[in-house]
Amino acid sequence: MKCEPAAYTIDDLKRDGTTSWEGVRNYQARNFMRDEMKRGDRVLFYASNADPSGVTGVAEISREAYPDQFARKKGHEYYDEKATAENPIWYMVDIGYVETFPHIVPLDTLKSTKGLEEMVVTKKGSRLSIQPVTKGEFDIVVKLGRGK
DNA sequence: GCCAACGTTGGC
DNA sequence: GCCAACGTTGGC
Repeated sequence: MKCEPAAYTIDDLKRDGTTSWEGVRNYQARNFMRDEMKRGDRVLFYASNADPSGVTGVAEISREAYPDQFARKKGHEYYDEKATAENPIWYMVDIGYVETFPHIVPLDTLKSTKGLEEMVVTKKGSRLSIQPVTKGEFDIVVKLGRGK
């Protein structure tokens, strides 16, 4: 799951314990949240638009998808007039803190690490804010993050 | 700050 | 349903 450090960081998550992940307004990303994310699933927390960008830690799904109520708050930045109680359109999950890596795993490292060639985030133009990660990829990144 | 990539919108 | 215009993302 990607987030710009100006908005939220792994340190914020550590402080908060859990947080809701509202504001996803992309259908593909929404589908991943709504259809694929199960309670207890591990998540790589990725800092985008950072210096450098990369994976900063691990979170987990603490609550499965439920309607994003911010889509129905008029005037809110996440407001969507098409969202209704019957058809919320947008969904959110809650995530909980798991661990902070001692060092960020920069995108550069991901791109040059064996076994991550197919990882979505290393591919050109992959802007999705929520991307699937395989078990193998996850384990490799965690190993890198913990410093082997 | 630039700009490539790509998603969305809306005219037709 | 096509596709040009436009908006956003995010690496650099």
